[in-house]
Amino acid sequence: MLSERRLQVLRAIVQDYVGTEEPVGSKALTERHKLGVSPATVRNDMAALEEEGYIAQPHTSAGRIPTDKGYRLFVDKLAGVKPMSPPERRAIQNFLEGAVDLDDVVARTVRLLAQLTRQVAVVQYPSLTRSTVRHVELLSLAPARLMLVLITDTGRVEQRMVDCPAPFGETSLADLRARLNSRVAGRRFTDVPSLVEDLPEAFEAEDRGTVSTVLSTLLETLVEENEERLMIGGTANLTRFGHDFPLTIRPVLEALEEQVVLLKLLGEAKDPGVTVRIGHENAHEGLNSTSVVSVGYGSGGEAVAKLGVVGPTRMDYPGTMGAVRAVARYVGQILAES
Amino acid sequence: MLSERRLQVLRAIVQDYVGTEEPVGSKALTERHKLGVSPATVRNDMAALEEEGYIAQPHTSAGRIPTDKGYRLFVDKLAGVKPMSPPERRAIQNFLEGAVDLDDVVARTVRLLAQLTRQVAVVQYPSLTRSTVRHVELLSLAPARLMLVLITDTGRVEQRMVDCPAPFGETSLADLRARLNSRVAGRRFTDVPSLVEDLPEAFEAEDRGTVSTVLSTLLETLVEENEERLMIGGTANLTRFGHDFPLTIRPVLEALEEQVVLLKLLGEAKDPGVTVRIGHENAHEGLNSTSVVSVGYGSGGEAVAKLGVVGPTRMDYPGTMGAVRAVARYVGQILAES
DNA sequence: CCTGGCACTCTTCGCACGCGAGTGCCAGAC
DNA sequence: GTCTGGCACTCGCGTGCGAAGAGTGCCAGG
Repeated sequence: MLSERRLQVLRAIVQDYVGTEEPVGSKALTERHKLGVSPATVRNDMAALEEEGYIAQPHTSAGRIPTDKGYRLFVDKLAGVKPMSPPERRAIQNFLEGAVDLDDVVARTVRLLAQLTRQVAVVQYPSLTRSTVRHVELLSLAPARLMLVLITDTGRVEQRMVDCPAPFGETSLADLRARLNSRVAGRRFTDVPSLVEDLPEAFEAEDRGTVSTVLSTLLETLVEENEERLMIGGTANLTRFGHDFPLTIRPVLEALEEQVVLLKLLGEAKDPGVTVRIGHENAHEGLNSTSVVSVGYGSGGEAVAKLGVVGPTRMDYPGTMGAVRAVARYVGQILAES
Repeated sequence: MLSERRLQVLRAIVQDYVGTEEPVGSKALTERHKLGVSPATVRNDMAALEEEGYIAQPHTSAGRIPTDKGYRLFVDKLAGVKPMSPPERRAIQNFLEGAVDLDDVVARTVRLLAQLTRQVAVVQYPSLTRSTVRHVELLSLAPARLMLVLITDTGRVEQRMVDCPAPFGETSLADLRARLNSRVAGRRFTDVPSLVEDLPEAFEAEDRGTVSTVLSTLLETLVEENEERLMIGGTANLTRFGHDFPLTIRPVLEALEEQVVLLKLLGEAKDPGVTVRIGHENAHEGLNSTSVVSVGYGSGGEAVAKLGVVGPTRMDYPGTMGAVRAVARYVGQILAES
């Protein structure tokens, strides 16, 4: 077990390294932090910390830098979440309130996060599966061709073409539309399947095929989680990554383009609060030198999607976590209002 | 006026520089290209070309590199568009044909362009203004609240909330829906305003306010060009930019995030064929060291949107132009089919 | 008008050197 | 026991110099 002072030393190392981006030595540490002990003592502590794997030296005879394990300890035990200042909160709220539709909310959120954290921001569109149905619309485009439009409580709209096995009259269409909406409007997506399964029985034999087709298309749309979209911003902040630039940045850019990877990344974070994944804790190889700070957000009490930032492991964790948490909170509010 | 041989020399310089990424000298030129003259002669020609501003030397005694003006001459006079090979064409077609909806078409196009050109790809979503209306749908969400859904021939869907000045009955709603569609379905966006202006007159006085509101929302949606979206991909290719990395790449990343800038950039290219904007020809400062190759594409004969790539001025123009042109052509086909 | 030769300019690279930051360890003080 | 000050050692990094190489400009001759 590490003594209290050694933890202080680790904290000081993390803070200094994050600030200066340079390996930090024992002397500099005692000068910048009031540890009340001499450099020699700190050296001993550092040796112990290195032994335990919390810090490392990039080259022999250089200062120490924190390892992933060191950052982990820092995040878990040594640092809290730094709350946003009231003016910042107000700025966030004002900026988000100007949004006119869902796309705009997401776009603004991305910009905001990128600006606040000076890192790459990732915002997932509110997920379909956990939200509720506001309305289902059916349009007849051709005698045997329908368009199914699904509108969610978060303002998202999904549309699908439906090719009917047989022509479908306007009357039947209106009937189906009415029955469908009376059953599913306001219900959660997960409840929909059981609510509509007996619907074909209410129709004439000739229309049942079409009704079934429409229903299965609707259910497909509901479960189609891979359709989840996300928006990315602040990639220019990648240039602040470090000196050994091209090698570091390339895999990150590649990973960011793989939306699947990002979605998985966000999805893995199960914690209800702010989740931090540091360096090699990220499954994707290209992100091994980055940390991901993410959190769920939602219009009600429940989270319907995630947002977060991707940055170098050498980042200001308390500040970043505070910003991510605050933005998530306000986005949730905005979504609930609209 | 430049003699024929001097143009050949310029062409050789551009080709070599694009290939090697290094300033090219007179000796290397005569070795790699069969110019039939000695290095000394080439040196004289180079001096003349430099005098005219087509090439420059980065340092006093180093080889020459083309200037923006040099590339311009190369593109205009010295190089054609390199057509894609049949296998490449087939690959493009196959890849695009797998798309399931508009989003997917655009996403695939971006990936494809980025891969083919190894540069950053930008694809604009088919513009609303030039396409036609497939269907307009009105949904009643609350007594005095409607949702307007507009479906275009390119498969795009736009929705807007409408707050009515007075409650609007189901019967009136159905009436409005029917009248609206019979007038505008299949018509071009630009024709819609004149087609609906007298519509309120057909309704009872109490409903006219709502009808007008719906119509103006519809018209707003139609003209809202700034809502034009685009998709970007292949940013990882920015790492191939050059050695003087961080300085070059940062403004480019920033410019790419400003969708407005990109839209303006694409919009400026009026040429019906492939347009090339080289270095400082780009209005945006951050893109002064890049070239933009763009072209319009569309489902019918007419272009409804643009696509293109952004890369270093030192790029393979004939190949890039060929790829951009081919992709645009096939995307147009796919859109026409669906 | 083209060519070969020649002198000149600069950049780049390798190498040796010294400086400074940082470390590890040890003996002594509290 | 724990902390401290001192000391010798290791390296990375910046600097300066010299040689090499590439490329140029110019000139005289074919």
